[in-house]
Amino acid sequence: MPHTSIERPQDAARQMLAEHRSRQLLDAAARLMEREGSEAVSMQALAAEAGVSVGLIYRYFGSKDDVLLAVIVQVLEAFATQVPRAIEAAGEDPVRRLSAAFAAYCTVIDEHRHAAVLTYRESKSLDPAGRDRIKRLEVETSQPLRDAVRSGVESGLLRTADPDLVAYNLLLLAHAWALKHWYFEKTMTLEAYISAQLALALSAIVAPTSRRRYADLLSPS
Amino acid sequence: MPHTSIERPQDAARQMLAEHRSRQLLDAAARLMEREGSEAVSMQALAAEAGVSVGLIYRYFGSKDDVLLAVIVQVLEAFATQVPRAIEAAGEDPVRRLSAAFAAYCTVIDEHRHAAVLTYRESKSLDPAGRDRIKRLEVETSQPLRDAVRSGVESGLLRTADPDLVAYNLLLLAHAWALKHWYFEKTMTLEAYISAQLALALSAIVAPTSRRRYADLLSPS
DNA sequence: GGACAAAGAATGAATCTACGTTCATTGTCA
DNA sequence: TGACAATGAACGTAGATTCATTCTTTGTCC
Repeated sequence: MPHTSIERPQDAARQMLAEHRSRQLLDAAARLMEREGSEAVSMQALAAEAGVSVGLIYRYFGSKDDVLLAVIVQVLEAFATQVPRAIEAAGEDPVRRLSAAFAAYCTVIDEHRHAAVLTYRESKSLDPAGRDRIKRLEVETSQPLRDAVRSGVESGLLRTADPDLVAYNLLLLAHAWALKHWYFEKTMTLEAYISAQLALALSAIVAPTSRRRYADLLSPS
Repeated sequence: MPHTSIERPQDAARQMLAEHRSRQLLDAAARLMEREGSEAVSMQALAAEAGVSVGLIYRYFGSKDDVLLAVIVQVLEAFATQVPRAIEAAGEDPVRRLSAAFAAYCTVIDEHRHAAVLTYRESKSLDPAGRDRIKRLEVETSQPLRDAVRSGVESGLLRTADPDLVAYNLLLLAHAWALKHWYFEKTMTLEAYISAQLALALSAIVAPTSRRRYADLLSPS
């Protein structure tokens, strides 16, 4: 049926433009938040930062909510791609995989520090539907962490009463790097934060018999 | 010098009224946040909820910032009184004291769930001075937790490379009960949350030789 | 190839709305 | 009657949204 699915080249071009604009605007939002804080993102400021007119934003986003939602979703998508990749690269050992996953979480957070905080603003902006979407995505993107803990437990290397709680705590600690950056930055770099938190978390759950094997993770230099 | 400190009964009455109004308004703010979320607190809504006029608020608070600041300070003051009391009541054992402190933190958070979240809104509302004050207070009120961990370490019952990090993490986990209530409430009560988190945190730091002694804390029923 | 439409992209001043704040007025004791 | 408490309509402003207009690209016909 060639008629029902005509591939018009204009459409492709249009979609390309739409994607370009979208990226352009989200990048501008990120820069703005980085420089002036996340509450400084007004539509006029965003337009100025992106070098476009206010009206144009509304061609590509339905509302300010939509823009903020997209910023948050972008972060969550970064989790969805970066974390599995890091796990993959960490080899077979479940504990190493878990460690890599946590490190990846923290790194993504660090790269989107201000955007990450957006999630915690129970703003009027985000309508219930959008908020639910974010919550769902957040739970979904924490799945790798959960899986890693579970498989560590199954293999007998880890030992814990509540794997899901362990996983969620790690997620929280990654977020905390953004939320409490003013506190942690006084005494730690990102790398130090990652290894300190990891050492602490692992020492709660590494099985006694495997402690020697992970000595490097359990007592960071 | 009777002249420099005349005790006029009117002044006492006035101060009493001021305190009453202040409490009335902060209570209304709490109710409003509870019912409609913390972003629904406009001056007009607050006035309506408290059953007073908008103008009156400005007789007792300089600005909206002041009101929000007062709400937050109220929570921090609840920490400052409740936590030491709980520690006191827990006896001599450093680990029991630490546990009691954490439980108290969580309980206070639970009682002021929506107000607690306010701290995380890097709102334009709170000016830098107010924000600094909050940060300072927050660090101050976490001192008992730090002290408890430290004395646990000193007595040899606990073992950790970074007591301050342990203490701050516990504070974070208490906050998390408010921040991520939508997640935790699906599977836990406050009591379950407290003992699960405590079990996890303690199993990372209780010295091997003391594990049996705290078996009840380490594996909650 | 050049003139001429549409269609779509982009603009930005004007509009609309939601508050925070003020203050002229009214109420209430002592 | 004066001092203080309280009111709430009116004001000011920031910022989200709209839309009439202009610019640009694409397609069409001679």
